[in-house]
Amino acid sequence: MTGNSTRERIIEVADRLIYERGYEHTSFADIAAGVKISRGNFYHHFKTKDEILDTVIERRLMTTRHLLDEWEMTGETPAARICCFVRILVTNRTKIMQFGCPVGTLAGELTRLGHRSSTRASALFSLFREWLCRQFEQLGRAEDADELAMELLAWSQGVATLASALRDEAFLEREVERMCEWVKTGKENVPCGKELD
Amino acid sequence: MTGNSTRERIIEVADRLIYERGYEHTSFADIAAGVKISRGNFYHHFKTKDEILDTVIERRLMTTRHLLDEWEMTGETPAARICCFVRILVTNRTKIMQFGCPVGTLAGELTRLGHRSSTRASALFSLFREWLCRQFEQLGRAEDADELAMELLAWSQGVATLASALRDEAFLEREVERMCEWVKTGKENVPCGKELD
DNA sequence: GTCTATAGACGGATAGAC
DNA sequence: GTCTATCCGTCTATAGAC
Repeated sequence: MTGNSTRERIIEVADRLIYERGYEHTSFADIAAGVKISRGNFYHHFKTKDEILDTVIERRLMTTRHLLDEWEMTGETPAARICCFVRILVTNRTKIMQFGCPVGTLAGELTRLGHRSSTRASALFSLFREWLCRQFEQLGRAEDADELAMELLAWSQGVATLASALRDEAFLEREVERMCEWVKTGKENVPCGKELD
Repeated sequence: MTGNSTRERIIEVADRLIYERGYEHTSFADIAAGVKISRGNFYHHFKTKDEILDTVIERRLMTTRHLLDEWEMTGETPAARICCFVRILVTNRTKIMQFGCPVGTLAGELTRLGHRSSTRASALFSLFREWLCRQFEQLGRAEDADELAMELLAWSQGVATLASALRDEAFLEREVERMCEWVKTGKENVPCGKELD
């Protein structure tokens, strides 16, 4: 089906452009040019810009679920699985250095604009949160698993933001190592260690 | 001088709107309407949109320097001064919950768009970084003061992003407490304590 | 008369929607 | 392909201070 594959290509290009430029800064013309179709043809598949946004978000939710399932299967221990999550910062570092974290930037933009779909975009965070929560539970931290999940989410978000803004890729790589250490051994680099109390 | 005060009012409104809506999504018409002047009058004070962006960034740099000087004087210990920084998350929580961190969102937007002024916007981060670095040095951590400064910056950025996206103000307040604890006592909530090794 | 602050119309470009 | 709205930026016109 040509129609279906055209629709798929539209979503793919829109997904990429929304990540790279932000939702408001991505125009129909940009997407149409990326897919190499006319704008008229475009409206045959999507009536409004918001409709594309919703489709892109649902697509991201789906691919994220698949990704989490994959990590669930490949990681042998809970700690190893959590490290799979942490390491996407390194895996996607080229784009993250340029455009930040795709989850954080979209959720941030839509929340700030008070957009109707902001909660759906934030559901991407919840997906990671719940998955991480389960991993921490299996790590023997059932009591504060959700707190730990939120801490790691925030940590990785901050690292992506700062590494991108200050163009410091070494910082990103160093922090990924620290996060993995934190998960595995619990060792922490604290400003004023207990031994100094 | 009426002219000067009009210019000042333009910068103030532009500063607020750029924070609340983002740079690209803030139009001259919006700013002019906020100041209650005509668009023609506007161009008498600022020739281009980038010119007003630069002015807003320089203004933020200046007010940030003053803020840091204030904390330098009011905080009695290095740890107390660092906590002044951490607590702006709570002080400005209403706006942060709606629009995120003003430093991170602007630097992120400009970096992503490859804007000419992105480095100037990121200089705001550097201002905090260098100030925090000095505080950690005074805390007796001269060796890794800059690393600690970056860690705390990233931490606070991540908390702002996540609290805003998930509309979780309790998380923001809880993390602020944890950050202050971290600075003061070095105690950490780790997923797998050393004692389990 | 000159300078400055203000206002408002105009144009080219581009946006989303049909 | 067309339509309308809005964007940025430039233009000219007016009002008052000196």
